[in-house]
Amino acid sequence: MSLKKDFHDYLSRFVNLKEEEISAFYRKATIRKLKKREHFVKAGEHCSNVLFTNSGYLRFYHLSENGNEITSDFYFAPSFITSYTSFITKSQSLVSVQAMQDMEVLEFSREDIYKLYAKYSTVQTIGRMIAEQVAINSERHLFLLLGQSAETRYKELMEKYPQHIQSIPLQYIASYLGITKESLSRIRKSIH
Amino acid sequence: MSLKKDFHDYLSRFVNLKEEEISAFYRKATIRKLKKREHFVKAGEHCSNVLFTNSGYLRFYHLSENGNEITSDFYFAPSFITSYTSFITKSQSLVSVQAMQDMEVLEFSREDIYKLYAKYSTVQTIGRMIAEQVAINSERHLFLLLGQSAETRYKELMEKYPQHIQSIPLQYIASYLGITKESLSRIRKSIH
DNA sequence: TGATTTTTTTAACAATTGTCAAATATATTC
DNA sequence: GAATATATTTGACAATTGTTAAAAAAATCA
Repeated sequence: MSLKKDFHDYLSRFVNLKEEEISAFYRKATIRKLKKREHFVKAGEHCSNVLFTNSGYLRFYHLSENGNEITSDFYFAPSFITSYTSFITKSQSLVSVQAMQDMEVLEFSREDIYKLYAKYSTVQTIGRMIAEQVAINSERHLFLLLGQSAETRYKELMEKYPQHIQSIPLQYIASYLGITKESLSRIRKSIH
Repeated sequence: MSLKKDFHDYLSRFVNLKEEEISAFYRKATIRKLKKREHFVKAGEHCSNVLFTNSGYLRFYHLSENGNEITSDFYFAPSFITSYTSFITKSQSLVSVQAMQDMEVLEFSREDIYKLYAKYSTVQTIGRMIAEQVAINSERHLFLLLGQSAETRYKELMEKYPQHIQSIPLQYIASYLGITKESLSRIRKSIH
């Protein structure tokens, strides 16, 4: 339940940190609350912060050609979250990042993160490992989309993340799978 | 033209390395030749190495539900290349990685890479930055796929990477865009 | 160069998925 | 709990994309 403890435990998944390193990291945090549907980043803005959350999940989305919201990703707690490309390349964010539930988060600035990288090589190891996870996650999503029918994509998602899928409204899952909510609704019907 | 010099130049894009660090890195390399169509990794194998190439490009692909080859990515020189998820998680590779042209490459083992990370923080910085690039690249591909028509996807790809697209056979671009080569052929016709 | 292989195009038809509009169902808020 | 907002389902129809098979074009190799 404690953000600080969960933050500590999460970091420990990656490397063994000395007490000093964890404290130095935690000291850079600003504690902040996000309400359900509140945005952490909006498309077009410049995202220069990283969040850590220990509860709930966030949704990444952008607008399609036709003006529909396309959900491109979900991040479930515990996790670090940022609009990755914007944060790294200091460019405008293509995606909006929205809290799907009320949550309390830690927020870190890019400046502080890079200072920590320079000072503590273990923190940079965490940074590298998180980048690797983001890459792996995107690769998985690409794989899901390329080369299989919508029905197969849905079934595969259900098999791999049954508990997560339950908590996400169908409309968001649909666009994550590259189809409309109407199509997904029909697929679900035809399966049962 | 020299692999060693190109390797050096490429690393220098990321951080300033001391002569000692570059040499230590380069000393771990095995020089190897890949013939056109030769595989660096085949799906199902365990990929425990990283390549560096200074010429040509490689293709990542897997088989679809229907047994078609689906190209999920291209890597153009100069670049580091590996079956990322397999390399990081020590799992079977889902993708095959194939040289599209004759090329000479440097090959590094995972063991050596991690030793370098531990010994030289600048090398780990390179590792982090490459992971970040892979993540950004996948995000860009996901964006291309989600929320726009096949025609728009093709046009966007053409606008952004005209020179690359020229050199890639259409059939591979098609599956990268999530469509068949026949569909892409029709789209090209309708545009001109 | 000529022969062979690979790649791209074309056409007819089938299957999948999207669009629009309305009806239900489910959640949320006061 | 009633009222409001949000989410899901349904149906009719349209548009897009896939499939198959064959022809044409381009690239590769001996």
